[in-house]
Amino acid sequence: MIKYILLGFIKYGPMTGYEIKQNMEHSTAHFWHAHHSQIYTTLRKMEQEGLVSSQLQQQEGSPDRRVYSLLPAGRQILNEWLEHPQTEATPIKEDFLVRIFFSATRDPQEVIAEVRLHIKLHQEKIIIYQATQNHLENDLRCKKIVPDREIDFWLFTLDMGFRFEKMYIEWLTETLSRLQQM
Amino acid sequence: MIKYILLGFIKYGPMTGYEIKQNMEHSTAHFWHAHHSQIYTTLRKMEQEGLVSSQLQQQEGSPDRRVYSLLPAGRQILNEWLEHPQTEATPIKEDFLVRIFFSATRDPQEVIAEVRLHIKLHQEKIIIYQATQNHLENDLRCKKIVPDREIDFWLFTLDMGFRFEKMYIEWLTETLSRLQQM
DNA sequence: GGTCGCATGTAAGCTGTTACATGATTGA
DNA sequence: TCAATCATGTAACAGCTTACATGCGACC
Repeated sequence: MIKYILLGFIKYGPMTGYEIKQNMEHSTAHFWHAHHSQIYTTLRKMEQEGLVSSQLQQQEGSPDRRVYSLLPAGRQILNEWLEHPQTEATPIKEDFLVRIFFSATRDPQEVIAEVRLHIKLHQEKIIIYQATQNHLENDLRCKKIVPDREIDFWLFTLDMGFRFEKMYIEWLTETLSRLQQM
Repeated sequence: MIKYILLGFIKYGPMTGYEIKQNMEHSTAHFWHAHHSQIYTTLRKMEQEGLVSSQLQQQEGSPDRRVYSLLPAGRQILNEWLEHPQTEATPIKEDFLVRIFFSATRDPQEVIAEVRLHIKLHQEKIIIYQATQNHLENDLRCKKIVPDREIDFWLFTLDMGFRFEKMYIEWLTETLSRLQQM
């Protein structure tokens, strides 16, 4: 999956691993994240596979930049991936639910405190997503850096981010009141 | 994480890897899944670490069963893990959103078809969760196999499963209509 | 003087997936 | 006869995290 994300970004134009990481933090963070170590190693592997090419750019004062460009083979496997629809729902892995699942024998007050903490954590996510939305709608769209249609699709995914956090907070709030009644 | 899930199940009573896998499919599947290969290898590793012990049970006709029991060290690290609250929201990795994010240049009809397919996939999830709910409320709770309080907590996580799928379908439906208007 | 941003990388280890492998019994 | 269920395992790989490592310039 990380491979297609990297190809997807480089398709917008030649890019360094560092820039991809920055872009991900301001666009895909609500549904996908990666450490810089994984991005750099995967880009190198993709270069060996002939999907992308790179060239070093020297800079005064700053460290050198390795700029990656999309090669035909890379464009092709990205397009092939997009053309074949995903036929199964993505399985969920939600650590917090594992904890709740096994929390029947815990101190009820500690469980309640943890649920309260997570309400706060998910409220903070919404604040972050609002900043992302502003950035997409005001900075990127107005400056015409990225085509409008791209931003529309990015906003679709952000919409899901908001809905997810809203749903999560509702569930936490309901669970909190049930725990208090027990 | 898989380690704590295995310990959590074995805490209910001695269990084989096969049984843990079955239990997971009827209880944690909506927020965590694991392949049998990972379960078996992790159980073996945990035995070497002194967290669980196992004994082979011979059976006529059927293959031998390796039954795992919780050791004090295993109970302790499970309790320690539960006592330390999770202080960050679980990051999401949602393949389908990656596809939507990079779908601006795809054939709109193919994107629409894929969104429709996912509405169906998530509706099917709800049907499965309803069967799980019946199993918990009617079979398990009435037969008094598992303490009522445990089932309450399991139902909390299942409630999240329903809410997630409902939210997902609402988002897909909204996205579908926006795509059709474009 | 300290931290932040720029910019890249390696290495070790853990987690997770896919495929291969066996073999008896039960029921359609 | 065919598939499913019971029951366990190994091996190869792919994916991901954490820590280590460098070094300049700008700003407070």
